[in-house]
Amino acid sequence: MRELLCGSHRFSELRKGVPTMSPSLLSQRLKQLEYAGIVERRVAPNGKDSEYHLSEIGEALRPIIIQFGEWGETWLEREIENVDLDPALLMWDVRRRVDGGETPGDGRTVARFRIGGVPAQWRQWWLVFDAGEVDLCQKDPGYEVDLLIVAPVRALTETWMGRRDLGGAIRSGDIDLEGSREQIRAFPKWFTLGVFAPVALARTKA
Amino acid sequence: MRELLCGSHRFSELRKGVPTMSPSLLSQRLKQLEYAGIVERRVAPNGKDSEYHLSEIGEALRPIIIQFGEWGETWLEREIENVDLDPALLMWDVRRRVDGGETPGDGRTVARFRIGGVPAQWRQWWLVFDAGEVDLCQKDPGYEVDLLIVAPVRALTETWMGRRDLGGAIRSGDIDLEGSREQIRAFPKWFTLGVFAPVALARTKA
DNA sequence: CAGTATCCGATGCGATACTG
DNA sequence: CAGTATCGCATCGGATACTG
Repeated sequence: MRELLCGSHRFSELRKGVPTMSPSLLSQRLKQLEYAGIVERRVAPNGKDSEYHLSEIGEALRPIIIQFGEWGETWLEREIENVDLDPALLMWDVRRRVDGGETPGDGRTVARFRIGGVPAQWRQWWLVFDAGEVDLCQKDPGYEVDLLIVAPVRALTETWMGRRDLGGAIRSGDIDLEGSREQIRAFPKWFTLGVFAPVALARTKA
Repeated sequence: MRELLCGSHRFSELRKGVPTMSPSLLSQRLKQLEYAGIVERRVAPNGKDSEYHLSEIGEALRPIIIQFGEWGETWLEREIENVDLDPALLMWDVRRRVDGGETPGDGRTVARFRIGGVPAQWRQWWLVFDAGEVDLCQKDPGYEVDLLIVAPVRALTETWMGRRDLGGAIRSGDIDLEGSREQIRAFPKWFTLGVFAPVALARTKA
């Protein structure tokens, strides 16, 4: 449900958002939610696959689920464990929430992430902003890179979740930015943080 | 949590509210909630047992849980199955929510319920209002009865839950009242319905 | 890619009995 | 009454393989 609320609608998208869930279980859950009237299955634009959307009933749960998340972020001060640090999950959320309208110039912008402290296969990521679209790749798409972001998983995750301040992380060098002054200046604009980051930041300030 | 929110604090009270839960599981859950900081264990007035209360963190969940209940009552139009009809559970909730301030006169008021369609042992209940206290018994407490309520479990449950109108149920004879005019008139005052009855009633009217 | 089918170990939890 | 201890089944769900 969280994935549906956040704007994922295809089976594969939902899987990426909950990578530890087996496809059978996901399929089963979608059927249960559909049976309960919370999820609607629609025919995808390609005419053969399915898209999953929240029904009116499901949408009515949105404010409740959000409040529940805010409750957790406000009151439950759980440390982020090492096992929770998952660069793929993080980048998938980044891709989804990033604000493509805030990149400099009109054309394409390419941001390359180098994430420290993770196996080689999860180290590199490219975020390609083009014509309002945002694409996430693990292979070099071949375009010229406008901004390089180098950071350890923990720093990047904690920042994304609002457990620490973005400006502070950059100033301390935990998050290193390489690119034109304009691109560096734009980064905090398009790097919108996670959904509950405002709540977490408000708490640390208080 | 629902039970704690509704004002049950003793182990035995919690059990009555969730009768199918084994005592071991309840005990385990209370410990988990205590560990999570949601429940606080206090020493009971008798100095030896425990009382369970929601902490500030747990209280912060109250509006969310209530909204969730309202969501269910508003959107999920589940029929009440026969297996859901549980007179003990119903009367336990009645006892908890009943408004002792609305009984006629200053002294004791005794209401006797005869519930139809249930095994003999669950058929009779006495509700004793005295000095602001409300007591629920399954054995005749011996006092003179001021009001007799006769109704099938289903009618009483559906009315309590707001699935049908109390006035209508009385007028149709599904709920039969016997007692002085004053006592009969007072019944709908103190027989406050279940927590989500207002939501259910609002829906049927719309 | 969009799922379905099968396997099987983990755990959740009800039933029951027991203790102070 | 206020819990604890033990048992055993059911289901939950991850891993893996398979299909169109």
